[in-house]
Amino acid sequence: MKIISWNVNSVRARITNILDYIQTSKPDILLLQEIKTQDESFPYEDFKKIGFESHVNGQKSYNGVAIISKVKVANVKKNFINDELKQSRIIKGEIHINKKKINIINVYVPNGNPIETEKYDYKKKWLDKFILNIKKELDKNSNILIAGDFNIIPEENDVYDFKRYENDALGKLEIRKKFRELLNLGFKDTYRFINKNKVEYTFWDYFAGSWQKNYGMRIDHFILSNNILENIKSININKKPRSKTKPSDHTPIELIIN
DNA sequence: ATGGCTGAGCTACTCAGA
Repeated sequence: MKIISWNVNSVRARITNILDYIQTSKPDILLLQEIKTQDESFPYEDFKKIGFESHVNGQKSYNGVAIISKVKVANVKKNFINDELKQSRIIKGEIHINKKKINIINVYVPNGNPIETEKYDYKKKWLDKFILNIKKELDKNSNILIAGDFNIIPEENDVYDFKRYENDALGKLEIRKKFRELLNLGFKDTYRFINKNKVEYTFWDYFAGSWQKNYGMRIDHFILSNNILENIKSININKKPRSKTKPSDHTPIELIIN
């Protein structure tokens, strides 16, 4: 089974790129973030035509997440945490891989910049609630796959110039510690688990030629609970979509799990 | 080294992103 996570930066502005990408990359499940549209204007039909059902937690203009799937997704929930700002940042569902029931949690973690504002506090509180609820979730089902845009640079080699991000909401130690706290519940950052020292990114700014200069960062992640690690076949950051015309600023990360 | 891109909503310009 191929599961892909991609922050598309607007599903409607990107629909052609997304459909082209599905044709070549052939996911079974596509987890989207920043769809930037409410449920009623989501392009359900475009995905239905090519055999995918869509589960959407949308929001006007900002945020929004969706699960696009060829396989049946059960028990879809949009209220995994109580979001104080009522932003649409999580969608959860259940799938089966072999005989394991796996909870899939698709997240778009708040950015948190600038750090001296309430936006940073919102990110910290959001992560605290998320970690607490994941802890509770583990008591019910220990097969958990969390994927999405975490807006967290896990380690210094996950960004082109760490010095520029050590006081940023994506790179601050306080935030990276929360990421470690999540992993310490019994998860692995799958990309780093498979690739011990490889330097690759999932995001490049639109401006200042960041893509051309490879000024990027690795902030999109697959976080898998320890007892499904044995099911991993491969994980790959696919840079192609970032090189296309009208690209998202993020590129997809692709997991094959059996 | 910040916001020089980009998108949404709306129709001039702000907000948000990371």
